[in-house]
Amino acid sequence: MPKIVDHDQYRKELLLKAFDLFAKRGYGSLTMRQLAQELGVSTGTLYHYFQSKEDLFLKLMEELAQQDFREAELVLTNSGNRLEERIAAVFDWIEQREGTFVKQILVSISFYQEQHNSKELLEASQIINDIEEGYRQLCHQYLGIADPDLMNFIDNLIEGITINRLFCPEQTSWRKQSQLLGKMLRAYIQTYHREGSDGI
Amino acid sequence: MPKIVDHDQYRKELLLKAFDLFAKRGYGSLTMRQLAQELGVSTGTLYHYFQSKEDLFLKLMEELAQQDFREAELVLTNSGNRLEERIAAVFDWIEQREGTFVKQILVSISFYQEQHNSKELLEASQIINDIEEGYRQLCHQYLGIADPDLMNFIDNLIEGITINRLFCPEQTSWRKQSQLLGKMLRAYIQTYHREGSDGI
Amino acid sequence: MPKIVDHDQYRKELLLKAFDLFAKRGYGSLTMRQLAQELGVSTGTLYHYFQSKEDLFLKLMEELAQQDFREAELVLTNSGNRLEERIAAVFDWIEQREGTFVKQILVSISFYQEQHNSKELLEASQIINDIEEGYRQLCHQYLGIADPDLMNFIDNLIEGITINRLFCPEQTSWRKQSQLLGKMLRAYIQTYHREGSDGI
Amino acid sequence: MPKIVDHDQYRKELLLKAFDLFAKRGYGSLTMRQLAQELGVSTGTLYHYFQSKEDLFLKLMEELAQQDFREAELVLTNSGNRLEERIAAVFDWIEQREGTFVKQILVSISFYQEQHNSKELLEASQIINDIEEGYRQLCHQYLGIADPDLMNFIDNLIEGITINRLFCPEQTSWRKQSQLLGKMLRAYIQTYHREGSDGI
DNA sequence: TATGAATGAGACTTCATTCAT
DNA sequence: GATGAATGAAGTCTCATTCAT
Repeated sequence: MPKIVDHDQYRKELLLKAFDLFAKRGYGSLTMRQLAQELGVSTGTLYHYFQSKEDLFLKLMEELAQQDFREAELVLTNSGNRLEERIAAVFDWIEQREGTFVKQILVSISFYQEQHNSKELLEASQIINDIEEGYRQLCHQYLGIADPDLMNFIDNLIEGITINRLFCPEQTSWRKQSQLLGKMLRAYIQTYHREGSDGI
Repeated sequence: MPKIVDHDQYRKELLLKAFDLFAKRGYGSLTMRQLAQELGVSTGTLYHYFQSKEDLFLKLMEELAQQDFREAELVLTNSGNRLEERIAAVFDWIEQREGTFVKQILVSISFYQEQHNSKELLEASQIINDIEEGYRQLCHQYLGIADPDLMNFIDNLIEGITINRLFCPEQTSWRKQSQLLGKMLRAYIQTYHREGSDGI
Repeated sequence: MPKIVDHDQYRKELLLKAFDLFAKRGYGSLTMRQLAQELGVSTGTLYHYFQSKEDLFLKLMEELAQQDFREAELVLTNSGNRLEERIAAVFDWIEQREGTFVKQILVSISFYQEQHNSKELLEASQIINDIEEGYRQLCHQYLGIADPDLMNFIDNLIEGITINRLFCPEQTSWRKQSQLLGKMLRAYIQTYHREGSDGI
Repeated sequence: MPKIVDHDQYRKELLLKAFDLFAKRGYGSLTMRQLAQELGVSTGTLYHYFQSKEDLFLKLMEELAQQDFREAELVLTNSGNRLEERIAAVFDWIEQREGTFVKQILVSISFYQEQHNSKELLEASQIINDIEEGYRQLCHQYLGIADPDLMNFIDNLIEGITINRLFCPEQTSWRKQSQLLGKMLRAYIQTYHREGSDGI
């Protein structure tokens, strides 16, 4: 193998270890020195693999987005049964990844707010969109919901649950909200899309 | 006698002007020097009215929460009619205040991520809870929904819409989501709470 | 009485109250605001009576020096008996005023070190000399010692005891050192100034 | 590999150069920027080697105390003869180091007065005690004086001479005071400790 | 006179980044 | 490649002093 493979591999390893640290302290509060120390390398090494703190962060977000895509595909292979069950499956999966999901959003926002440079802001926005898109894709394909407003409705609900669980974790439960969504969807479909099965 | 100033009044004025700046730059990126400059005072004056940057920020959040409460009460006086109409009213109101609402959340998160000290974190969490609680109270009383899970469902949806409108404003519309929620709620109630009218 | 008397009287009162505060915190650490607050006046008032912090401090030192002179004269009226007794009397008196004496020296040094301006430094030096001179006068006249080197010897000892009691109060005792000095002086006089009585 | 630097060695060099500056301006008046500038490094470098201004200062005092100890031992190797000669030797040595000695005391006092925090005060006190102890040890062993009060007497005298030479250098002379002390000690010993030679 | 709000220079300290080794 | 010492701009906060009331 050429050397470049090891280089990229090592870079990914550094990024993955860096995620928890960013999530714990936020973009602005985590210093490059701390990062280097906790990663067991020198700051010089960090700057050998990444152009800047910002570059490192953006590459981290990209990596996470790709991971999300890959995982989403795996989940999609489990074909679903009834709508409620599929919803429960999606919610379960998100609940399991709740920590990561929340961290991604938090750290994205903290980064987003740190930027003044419009070019960077755009790039950051793009990355966050990619992440969202990953989940959207997952839900869309897996839940088999075609109506974009309905899809958006579910996205919003998931995003809101995630945020609220961050601030008041005892008030919101994935399971209950999932059950409620299931019942509401069924009622909604039966009322407004009587034509059959789950197609919407 | 000293220069005549209503200390508390002036403090509130400073806070309100500071809100937009915090929202635009985030907690960590807005420096006290910038803040002073944009507010047209000296840094010394800022520190005359607030013990620290953190104190200033926390007092700002408190002030906003109080404003929210006051406004919420005003809105509640408009008695509602059908459930969909009441939902639409609430969503309309939030949509109008969307800018403020989003900013509050963003800036809270950016502050939240800046803190390591657990005592401060607790205080910050408390403030954010207060804000959320204000909205919750509003929805609860105005929509007349008693079921806590259902109430929570709506909260989550609103929160999620808010966040998503921040990142991809063209994908989500308050009006459409509001209509969808109305229809789903009606279908849900008719299916599971047949006993009558809108009571849930 | 003309108004100026009250003015000066009030100034002296402020100064005397200020002494303890300066002694406790040092010249550099005591802020004008703290000083004003503890004195129960506004900073504006402080600046009405004194041109600057430095001026206030220098006026305080002058006032203390004058007090020292006055007290020294009072003590001198008690005529002494044997040399050891007169030494003990002087040491006793200084011991009683130890707190004040130490504070004067400390605060003078802390002020002295704060100054870069040579004019101020000179003035400060002058003031401290005045204080020292007060004690010197006292010892000279009261102990009846004419030999300048011997007088200087005693001055040095007193100054040294004062400083050492500041840093390690348990190692040095005024009484023991006074007794030792008495015995040494007697032995010294008997050996080198045999001519008679206590005259030296 | 990084720039090759003997961390501890370089730290000592910085400290030693810093001493004169602290002595000249006092603890409070010497700013880290000035210090850095005069030392020919950046403020960042200062903070690379020391945790804070206070840490830098305390480490400086420790370093000086250690130097004192080392030098004291060297002086002790010169065996003494008659008491007056040994006293003269000690005073000569101190006179030569007068500048340093005075600066140490001055700068310690200026630091001492800057502190309100009792923990720091304790630490500072400890360091100053160490310095004093160094000199005490020196005198004790070299002069061969066992009586603690007498030893303390000499300590006080030396400290007093040092301080007085700071404020009125023309009034006090190390030589004269040393001679006087020698004569007084001899007279005292002959009068009260007749048993023989110099043993006290 | 007396007040205390206002000022702004400057203090200590941090941190992304560079570069000699 | 890797290191970590070095940089210096910029952050938060303080404080002697002024001045409108």
